[in-house]
Amino acid sequence: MPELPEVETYRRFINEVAVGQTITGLEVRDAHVLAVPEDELRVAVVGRTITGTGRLGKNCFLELDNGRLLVLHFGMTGDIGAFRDAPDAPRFTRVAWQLSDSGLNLAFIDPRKFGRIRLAESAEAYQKAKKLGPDALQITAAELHQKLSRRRVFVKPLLLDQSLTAGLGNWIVDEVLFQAKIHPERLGNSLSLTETNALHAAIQLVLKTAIRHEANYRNFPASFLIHAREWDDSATPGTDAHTFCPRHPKVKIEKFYVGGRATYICPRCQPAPAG
DNA sequence: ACCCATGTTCTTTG
DNA sequence: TCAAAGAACATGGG
Repeated sequence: MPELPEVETYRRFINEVAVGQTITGLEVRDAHVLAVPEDELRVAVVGRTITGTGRLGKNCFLELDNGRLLVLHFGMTGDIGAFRDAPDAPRFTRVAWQLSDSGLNLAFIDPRKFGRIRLAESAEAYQKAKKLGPDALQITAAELHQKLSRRRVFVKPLLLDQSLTAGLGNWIVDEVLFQAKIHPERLGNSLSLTETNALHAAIQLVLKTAIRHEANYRNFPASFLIHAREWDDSATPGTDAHTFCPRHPKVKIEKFYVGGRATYICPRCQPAPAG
């Protein structure tokens, strides 16, 4: 789940549940998700008050009252939750922070354990250290065109590259390319200014729509390609209506791999590059 | 039992 | 230096 819209949704949840409260305890159930030694993390956060939240791409920041940041990255299967008593902790809770006022614990949930918890001195320092580009909601059309036009690489892996712009993941890139009517194997430097502008508009549309629906895919507009992905079973059972293009009811969505990632397109909307 | 998976990072190969 | 492909990570779910 955790691409930019999910992480933004998690951030808002943390903002509701935890901001203004002091961290009174740290419970590490599985140190695998820690990118800093447990002792160091404990010293850094216990007794600190959470003063705010932030986000850059797929990274969520908890701002502490000493100016430092607790940074959460959710990997492929990470989630955030809250619980009152230990027996009620969500399944796959790996780390939990005890909050002072509400009696709640904030849970870092991650079945597959690709997520990571880190500390940073500032968002800027973290962005530099991790070589992250501008957030996908912040990048301008001109910036996007300039970055894409210098690369002779398929546009899909370029958009997935967090150093170009941060926050886009596999399904969002497919959705963006579908909305912009661009084939994922077009080369970055082959895109016209018009196409790059369409790409930029599609990024804004897809991200804002997803955030508005709190990343609940089933509620996305019928015009979205996401309903064609196999794991979306929102189509009527017993039919395969969801395997057709939203714009072309008779054209089947195609699945293939680009850069090793499952990729879905409408062959009518997104013509393959010549040659 | 086998295959697939929303992310990141490293290695290998050209 | 660049680009592409593959693997590794750890695990659940279909």
